[in-house]
Amino acid sequence: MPELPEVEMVIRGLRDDLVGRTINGIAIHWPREIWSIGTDEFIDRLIGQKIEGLRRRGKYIIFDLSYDALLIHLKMSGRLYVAEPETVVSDDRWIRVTFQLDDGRELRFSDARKFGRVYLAGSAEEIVGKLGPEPLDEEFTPDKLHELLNNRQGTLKPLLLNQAFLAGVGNIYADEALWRAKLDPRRKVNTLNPEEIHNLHHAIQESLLSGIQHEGSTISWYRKPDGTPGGYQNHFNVYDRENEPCPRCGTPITKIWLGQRGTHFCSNCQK
DNA sequence: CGGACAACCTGGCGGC
DNA sequence: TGCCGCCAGGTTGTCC
Repeated sequence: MPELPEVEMVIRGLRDDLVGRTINGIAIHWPREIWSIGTDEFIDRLIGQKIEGLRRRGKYIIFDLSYDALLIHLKMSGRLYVAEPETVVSDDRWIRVTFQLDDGRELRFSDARKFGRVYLAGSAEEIVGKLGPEPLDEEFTPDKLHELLNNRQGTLKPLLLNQAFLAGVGNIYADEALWRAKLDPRRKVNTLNPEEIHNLHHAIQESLLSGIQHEGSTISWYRKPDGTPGGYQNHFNVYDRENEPCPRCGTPITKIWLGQRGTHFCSNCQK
């Protein structure tokens, strides 16, 4: 579910409620979502720490705490929201971890498919250290993308999904970026010329920024912390639009399997 | 290094 | 209405 734009919307929606709060208690309802340390140590270390900051790295949510870093990966179906303890919402059906806050409210982590991961580490780098660059950072320039591609072989779209190559792009935004760049997802990366790389760089940034502008894509699971859906699914050019007309040329969108992921593109204008 | 595939899970939807 | 199979915004480990 959540890619960079969706995770970005989650942290924006939670920041005011969480920064400055202290974690007073934790309830773990599905222990297998706690990674990196055991559940007993997780609870012991976490209680009493203050949330100093909230940020995103790739698709990870990072809570900077008094002494440690708490990280959450939403994977396919994770949701985070703050609620009064007595309040019941439909997502509560899939709560895996509850964090009690010092203002009496609680942060709930709901995750129907149980793929989500919660980490506690001395430093966030222990968990996110191997991620590739942030595609919306100033340091991610067309030249930087060129340099990254120089040392690579392989197929274009699977490489965009590789988080060690570039952090935050997932299946939706990879398909959308390749459509904007007019590039065939099956292209071998060592056949891209400088102009195509430049277009790709621009297309990745535009797709992600457009996703954020429309508050993320809601197909099934993703919701903002306030419970409302995003709107970018109404602006897809190719993703989830098999057989519908390409917005650029009218050719029906093709769906294929590439790297075990459904892949949508226009066979006429993506070369 | 890259590609293929299974595993981790549950829910929703289309088809019969 | 049921039941069945398929599909899903992600990662990771294993094998070739």
